[in-house]
Amino acid sequence: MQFKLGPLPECPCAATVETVGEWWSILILRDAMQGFTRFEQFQRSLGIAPNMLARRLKHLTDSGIFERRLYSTRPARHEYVLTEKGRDFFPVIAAMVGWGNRHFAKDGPALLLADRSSGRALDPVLVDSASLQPIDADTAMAVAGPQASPQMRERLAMVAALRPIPSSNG
Amino acid sequence: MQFKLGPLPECPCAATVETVGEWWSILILRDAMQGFTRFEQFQRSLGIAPNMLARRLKHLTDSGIFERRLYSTRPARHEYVLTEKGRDFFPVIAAMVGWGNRHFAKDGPALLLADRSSGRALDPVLVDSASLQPIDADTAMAVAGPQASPQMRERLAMVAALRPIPSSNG
DNA sequence: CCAGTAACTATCATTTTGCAAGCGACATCA
DNA sequence: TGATGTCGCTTGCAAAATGATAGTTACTGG
Repeated sequence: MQFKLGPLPECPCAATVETVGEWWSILILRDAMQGFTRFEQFQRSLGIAPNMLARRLKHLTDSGIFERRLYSTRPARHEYVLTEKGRDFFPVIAAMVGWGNRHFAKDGPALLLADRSSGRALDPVLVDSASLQPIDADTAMAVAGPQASPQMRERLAMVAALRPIPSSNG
Repeated sequence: MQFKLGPLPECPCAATVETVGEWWSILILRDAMQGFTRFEQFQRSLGIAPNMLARRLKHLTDSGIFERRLYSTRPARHEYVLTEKGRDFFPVIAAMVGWGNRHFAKDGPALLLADRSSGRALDPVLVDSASLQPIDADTAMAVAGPQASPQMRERLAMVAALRPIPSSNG
């Protein structure tokens, strides 16, 4: 599956995967969220080969997740600063941290999230912004949005038939 | 970066990426969350080559995300059912759907999440379970957990120096 | 017997990854 | 005036992963 930067898929999840769905991209973003901005910082932190890092940073920059900013003119040097779009990816990283801690950290986590000003540990959960009720696989479903294509609507009708709504006689 | 199913990295985010961080795995999980269970369903839905699908399903099954369950003995047939660990991955998918909709669906989303019983649209946000305050890149930080290794602690101390806490004279 | 379905496996070309080395532009030191 | 170091890459190439196509096994139903 190549990364074409062409028309993105209709499904928002597939569009996200197409943009950041490579092994290293997530880890680069994880480090960027912590304040890393420079080529050499990412390289040392991740142990990634420089050509791979250059490719990933270019892809993420072309995707509008990083802004390539000149920080020194005399030796021309650039740093990679997260855009608003890039910073907004944080919930995905945090959800991954939460899942990783719940399922892999049997003896307690090695890393967790905390509030930057109070230092209090944070327990990330995904909720609906209006009701503040947790969103999970059993209570949520995918439905067609206003811009859904006929194929998307057909597909969603098909998957709705797979899992009838509970407490209804279907 | 190969997927070894050996000792997972200490960082929960890296452990998550190592487990599900391949292009197709996320999309397979997306479909599984919607009720897909069979090889042929995934294959038709994704347009994935059968050998690739077999490899991914094997990896996800070995990782404890799917359970391979016999649903017919006479022609021996198996289906892939999400485990508790697999279903718990839903917030990551939902966070990706939210990010994709916010940044790629300019004319309105093609797909969104809704409550299965009420049908009301859901707006996924990541919050702290105790305070119910949103978690974002500016207000959250990574800190060492009880099981952090000395290297992890050193690294986190280093990144903390990169981004001094706001409203403090550093 | 023939067609069809489900879940694969085998083969092999293409694509991606990643190691090692080198490069260009400058800064710093002797 | 070199000599060395830093930073941000690029190039070349081998190894690994991906993915298209075809084939297999084991049945069911007519």
